[in-house]
Amino acid sequence: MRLKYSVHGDRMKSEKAAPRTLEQPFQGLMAFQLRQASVLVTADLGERLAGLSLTMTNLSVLLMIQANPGVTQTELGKALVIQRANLAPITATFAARGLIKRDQIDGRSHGLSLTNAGANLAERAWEHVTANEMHLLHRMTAVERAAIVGLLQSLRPKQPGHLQGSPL
Amino acid sequence: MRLKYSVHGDRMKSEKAAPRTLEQPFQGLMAFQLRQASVLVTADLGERLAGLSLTMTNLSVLLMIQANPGVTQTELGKALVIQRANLAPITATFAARGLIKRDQIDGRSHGLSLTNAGANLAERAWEHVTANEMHLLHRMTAVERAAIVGLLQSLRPKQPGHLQGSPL
DNA sequence: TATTGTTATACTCTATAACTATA
DNA sequence: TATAGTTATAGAGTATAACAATA
Repeated sequence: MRLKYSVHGDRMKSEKAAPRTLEQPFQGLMAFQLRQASVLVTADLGERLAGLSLTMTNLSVLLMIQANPGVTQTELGKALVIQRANLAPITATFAARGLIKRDQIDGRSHGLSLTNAGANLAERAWEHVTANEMHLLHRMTAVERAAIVGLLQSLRPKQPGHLQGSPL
Repeated sequence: MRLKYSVHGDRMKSEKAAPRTLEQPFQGLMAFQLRQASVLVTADLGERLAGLSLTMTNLSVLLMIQANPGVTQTELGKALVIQRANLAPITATFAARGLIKRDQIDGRSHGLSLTNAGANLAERAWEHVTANEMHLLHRMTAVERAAIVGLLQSLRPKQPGHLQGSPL
């Protein structure tokens, strides 16, 4: 059994009990809570997706192609705030895995769309996404969830191009 | 100078004038909103802190030392979910910058605390943190903010050691 | 034998620059 | 001259393994 507190003077060398409970000065900050919650959700979903050989960034690209067939990489990069240079290896891997096909638009750009295999994978991944939502958010009511989503959305700036990193 | 729209009317092939608005199939998901909001807050705060030569991970370490003088690196690592191995270069840099001092506890561990320079830097950094809160969250009322913080806190699992990454 | 701090290393994600081939 | 895609590379951040000194 572990003590929650320790008397400073007589710490027993033989017992490793009572590890100090540290102050966390940024506990009340929105930025901190946001990041903690994001890390938590991300870790859970990331584990689920690893079984499909997908990262969350990869999945966001896959789902965007599914929802916007014929999209180009440049368009994808702008929407997901991923550099063109970093998108290239992602789509190359998808193509190598037979998940997407590229249809020539003109001499330099292609329209991307899912193959059947890609659509199947997206469907299985989507089940993980919804499972993740259920698993992590079951403590909230639907109304609370909607309120938070709405409020978080209001944080986003109107002018694009300000975000860093990928959205999912 | 570049026009936002084409006055010359008809282009033959791909119109750059009307960039396609892409569907974003995960807009309504909590995981997505959380990550987007976190990235947004993180980017804003990161820019503010760069002027102090601090990353957010660095700052979380600095603030934890300030709030818990005499803390060891192992304790810090557990509280902030940072590997001991990754904490070493952070504290080494802090010591080299004269921000912290290390007092020998026993032959192998030191208690960390801020120097005056460290406390001054922490104070300036804290102003950036609160400025970041104000700047990004001014669209919410205090009541809404508190509600969100409380709800986000309820997401956190009771057993520790489950988180990945650093909290701020 | 376990713990503290450290070094070395690898892997992921992201940013920048530069190249190619088109337009 | 500008754009689409690509390649190469550098920088963070984080993970594991191993080591020396100490408990």
